[in-house]
Amino acid sequence: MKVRTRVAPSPTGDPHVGTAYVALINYCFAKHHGGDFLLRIEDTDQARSTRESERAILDSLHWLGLSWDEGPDVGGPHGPYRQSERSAIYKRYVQQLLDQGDAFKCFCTPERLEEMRVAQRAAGLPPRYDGLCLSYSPEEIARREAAGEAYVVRMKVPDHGACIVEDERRGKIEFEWKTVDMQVLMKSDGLPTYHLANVVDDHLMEITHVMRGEEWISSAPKHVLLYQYFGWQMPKLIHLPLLRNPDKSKLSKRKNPTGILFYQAMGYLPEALLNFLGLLSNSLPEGQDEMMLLPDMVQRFSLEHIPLGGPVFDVAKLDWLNGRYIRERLDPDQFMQRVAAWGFAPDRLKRIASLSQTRVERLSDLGLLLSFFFAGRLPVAAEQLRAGKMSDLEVRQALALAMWDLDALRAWNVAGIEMVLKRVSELLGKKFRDVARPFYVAITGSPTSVPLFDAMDLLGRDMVRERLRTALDALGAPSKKEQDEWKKLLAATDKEDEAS
RNA sequence: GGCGCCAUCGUCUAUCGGUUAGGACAGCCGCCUUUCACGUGGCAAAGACGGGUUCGAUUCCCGUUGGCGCUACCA
Repeated sequence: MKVRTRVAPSPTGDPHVGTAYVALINYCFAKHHGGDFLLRIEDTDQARSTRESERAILDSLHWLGLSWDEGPDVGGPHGPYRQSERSAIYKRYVQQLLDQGDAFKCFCTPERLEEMRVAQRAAGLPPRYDGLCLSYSPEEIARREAAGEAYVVRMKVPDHGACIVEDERRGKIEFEWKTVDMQVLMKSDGLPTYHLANVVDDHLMEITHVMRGEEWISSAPKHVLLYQYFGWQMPKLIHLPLLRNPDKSKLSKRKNPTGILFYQAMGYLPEALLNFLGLLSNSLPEGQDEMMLLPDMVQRFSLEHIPLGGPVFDVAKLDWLNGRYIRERLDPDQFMQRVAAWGFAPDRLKRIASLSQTRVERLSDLGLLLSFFFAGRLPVAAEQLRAGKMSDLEVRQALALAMWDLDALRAWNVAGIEMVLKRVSELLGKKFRDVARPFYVAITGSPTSVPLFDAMDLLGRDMVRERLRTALDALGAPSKKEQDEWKKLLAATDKEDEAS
């Protein structure tokens, strides 16, 4: 049987290096065995999924040099490859489960479920649906449905016995059924949850090996059970370790840059980044050169060499590798072209130039004025950040508030950025002009520069987050207590927004 | 709290019962060099702990500890 793997990102934010890591492993495994690698978009979360995010994810993976045999952009015989376009399919299978008696409608309110879980936790029990709606008669269910009560569909899960999950890398993993929750398969909006969609799609798309992050191990029993209910052959499961921050916690943008776009903006070469991820995804035999292109990685790939412990994303090693690519794999012409493509693409240059035109008297003023567009993290002078009309506390608050709000921003553009910063100044009860100053310093390195919102837009969300973080750290990162207090400020106005 | 995964230098890792526990990044010290960088030579650095199994455990088993994940009508 032909090996078929997939990567199934959820388009709910900026492209993440973890997605690239999982994609690379799936790609290498499939290609090593002469198989197919597909890309599927898991956009069943209507509230958070966006087309912009999807576009950015595909672009980023392509930028890294990854390609797929089937996917939303290239099509294929098992489409559509976007789950939001497969609703009819899931409905059919949910109905099958309902008809077979393997799933049931649940009318419980979120409040009741919440109470139930609180009680279970207090009693030291595993959180698990208590089966109230399972006791309803068909008439009762029909009555509620007719009355227009919202419901979800849950899968039935046995009360006794255990489930053995077979992981190709870790061996057998045992779960007692009583610790497995009766997962929601279909939400009240009629869309499936990950659990159902993923099983149905993997089967229909003839996926042979599911290689996904280890955060899925605990829900694997549900998937095993669904395959049983449907009578389908289970694909092989391989759970991949999660990339870590230097402090060993799961890699998160709160602590570290996680965006592929950040590494792009920092001037890492795609082949170096991919090579680096390859080093973390498959340990190579002793003495082998660690510099390798995608075809080498495919050729050398083996399941047994996928690490189990979560590797720290060690930027220092990435730096070394990237340096090697720059000086060993590029001749002067190629280097020049890379530099041009990185920071001097015509439309980027055009925008940058237009921002500066009224602010220079000689062209030679440009270098210092615009250098921050061609830099990574800026060395921030704490005195500069403090020099305005705001107190230290206010500056720190402003930076922290902006970071949080900027992360929550749907689309990264001038209007959104302006909205966030204006809101921060209102929250603090300060003139925008005074609030703006530390941002100029943090983002452009100087209190006077080209228009801030455009600069931030051009720099990108990841780079902005890093510079704000650098600035905030220079003044003292907020304590846990301060964070909680400051977040209340945001929450309070969020409620007002909803009310109005 | 419950359930699960993981555990070799600071970091990424090799070792598939017997090794002076190897390599790479970072660090430190030299060499090269008009500075720096590159390159190059070297140094330092690890089997979490406690029990077993075995002639012999880093390696196999159990426990402890620690890290991590999941615990949603998110994925």
